[in-house]
Amino acid sequence: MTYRAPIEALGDPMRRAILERLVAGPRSVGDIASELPVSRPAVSQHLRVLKEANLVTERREGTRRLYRLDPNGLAEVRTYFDDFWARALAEFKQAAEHNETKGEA
Amino acid sequence: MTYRAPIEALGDPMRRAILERLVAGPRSVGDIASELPVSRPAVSQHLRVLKEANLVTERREGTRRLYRLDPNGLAEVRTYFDDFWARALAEFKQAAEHNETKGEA
DNA sequence: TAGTTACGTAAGTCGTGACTTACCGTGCTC
DNA sequence: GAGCACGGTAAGTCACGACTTACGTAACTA
Repeated sequence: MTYRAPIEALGDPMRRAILERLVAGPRSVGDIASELPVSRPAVSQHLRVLKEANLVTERREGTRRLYRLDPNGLAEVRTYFDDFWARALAEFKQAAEHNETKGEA
Repeated sequence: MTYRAPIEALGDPMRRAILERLVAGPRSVGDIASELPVSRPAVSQHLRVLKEANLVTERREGTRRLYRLDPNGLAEVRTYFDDFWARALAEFKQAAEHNETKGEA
């Protein structure tokens, strides 16, 4: 299973809609598809992408497959963004102080 | 300027590369483009998208335009993701407790 | 075993978006 | 004012990805 960056998987609105429906607990493919304006195969393909990004895991149960959120992908996004946020914040503060010194606000 | 969801703007690798180069402070378009494997107009177009997502702001300085990170878009992504993370975490805990009760691990 | 349910996958279509080059406007500089 | 840097925009190309339908497969059920 080829890796895929979680943050890129999150770029698609339909995939975010799918993830939203998994946040309350595991769901089957057809169950999810019934709430979305796309076909079941489309949902299935999205779930594969989400799986490649470690954003969901799959568990077979009889003839159904239950998908649920995977903390790994979520943590990866959180780490990336927290780091980015921290660095950006540092720059903002520095810029603000610099402007104060120059009396620009 | 039509709005655009920040998290969708973050989906593109080149745009993330651009943001990475803005994290240390304001930069001009040509300056950014010189470090990236794409043309200057391409960078310009990406910056427009980022601006529509409130991820960057623009300040004119002579003939140049200095772009810098915009806290608004960043905060929006952070809010969205923090909320999502919190809900997911709650579900994980609940599932873990449920499994303990059932002795499944 | 035959039928049904639930999914995944293959194959093909179609729109979109990430590029390119060419061009135009704007603001310094000599 | 002429020339030059800087960058936004237009127009066109091209690949990719988000869909669809059709089909194949695995697992319950009667």
